Amino acid sequence: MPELPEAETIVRSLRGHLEGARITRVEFRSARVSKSDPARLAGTTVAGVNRYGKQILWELDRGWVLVKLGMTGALLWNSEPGPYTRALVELTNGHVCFDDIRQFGSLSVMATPPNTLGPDPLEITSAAFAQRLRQRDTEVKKLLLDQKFVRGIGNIYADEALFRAGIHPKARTRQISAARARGLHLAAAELLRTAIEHRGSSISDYVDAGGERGSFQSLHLVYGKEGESCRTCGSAIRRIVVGQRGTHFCPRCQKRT
DNA sequence: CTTAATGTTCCCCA
DNA sequence: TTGGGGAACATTAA
Repeated sequence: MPELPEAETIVRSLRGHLEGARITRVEFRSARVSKSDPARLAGTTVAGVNRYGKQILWELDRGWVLVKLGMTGALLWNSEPGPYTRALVELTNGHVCFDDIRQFGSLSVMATPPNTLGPDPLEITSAAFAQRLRQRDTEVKKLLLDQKFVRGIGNIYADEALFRAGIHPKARTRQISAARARGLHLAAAELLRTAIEHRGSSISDYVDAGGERGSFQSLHLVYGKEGESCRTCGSAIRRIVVGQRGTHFCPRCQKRT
């Protein structure tokens, strides 16, 4: 559920509640949600809540908590714990439920913040993005999904960015001109910024920390639109599989070279 | 019953 | 080291 715009929306809706609050008790209700000891968190104060790609990082006065939302993870402020609540964090002023149906998400306590992922697409320049892209040789969609290449783009926004840039998802990165690679970055950055303004995409169950859905799904042009007419040329949107992920594109508007 | 789902990781092969 | 391909993880919905 969470890509960059959704993670950013969760951060913005959670930060005001957490910053300055002290954690009083943490409970892990599923063995697979965390390998850390919940007792280590009691007594720490939250200094900051930030996004790292599509992940969410809590800065504590002593250490860090990295929340990976997986496919169905949600951080909910003061919601009623339910059957899918995998972790419960109680603070002086309220509590956070980490709900996650499929349990691909996790919560880890770290001594230092992570730094293993690639640059944030909203921070890197188009020229640097194009240079990085052109020194690789693979299908462009696979590269966009590689968090070590850029952090934060997932299946929805990869398809939408490639459509907006007019690039075929299976285009070889080596064969994309520098100008088109820069255009891909510009399209992706504008897409992500607009999606943030719309508080993300809620296609199945994504909600922010207040339980609110996003609205950007109404502006999707190809994702989940197989068989529908392309808004630009009228051709039928096609669905193929790239890197084991469902991939949606317009066969006429999106070029391989 | 089968397939697919906003993700990541591990394994094997070239 | 890079890239390709596949399986696995857990759960729900169509």
